[in-house]
Amino acid sequence: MTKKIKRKKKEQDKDFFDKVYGFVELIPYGKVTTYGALAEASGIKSSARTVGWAMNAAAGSNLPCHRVVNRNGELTGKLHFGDPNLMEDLLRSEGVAFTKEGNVVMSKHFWQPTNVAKKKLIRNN
DNA sequence: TGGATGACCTACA
DNA sequence: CTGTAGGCCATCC
Repeated sequence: MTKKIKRKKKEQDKDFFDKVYGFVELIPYGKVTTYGALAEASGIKSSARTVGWAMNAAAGSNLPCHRVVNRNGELTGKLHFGDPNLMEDLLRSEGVAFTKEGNVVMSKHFWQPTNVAKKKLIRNN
């Protein structure tokens, strides 16, 4: 994220990026969330992709981007951290459990930004 | 204005 | 499990 284009919309004065960043900052220590959850929390549940975009823009920021994984618990964005092992390393240092495949154990560390009851629950494990 | 890209998700074969 | 296909939305060119 370098420059934000000027928006004429009053409500959209802030990009939804800011919302995503806000939620990312709220992710507790040792917890992780998913792009889809952040997307829904930001109001674009249908597009988890754009959340990934926000993360890409937030790369190098103070935001704990390493706590954001995909629905499967895979560290799909590890390659964007400079070092492929950095993301996993950070999570491990926070006490996050990993599977032998190198994925986060969502059932233990999944954190949901929204308290809204979801019909879709984690089917993992 | 429209195509291309992306740290995604779901469904299906 | 891998590959293909569609969709979703923001951004860049």
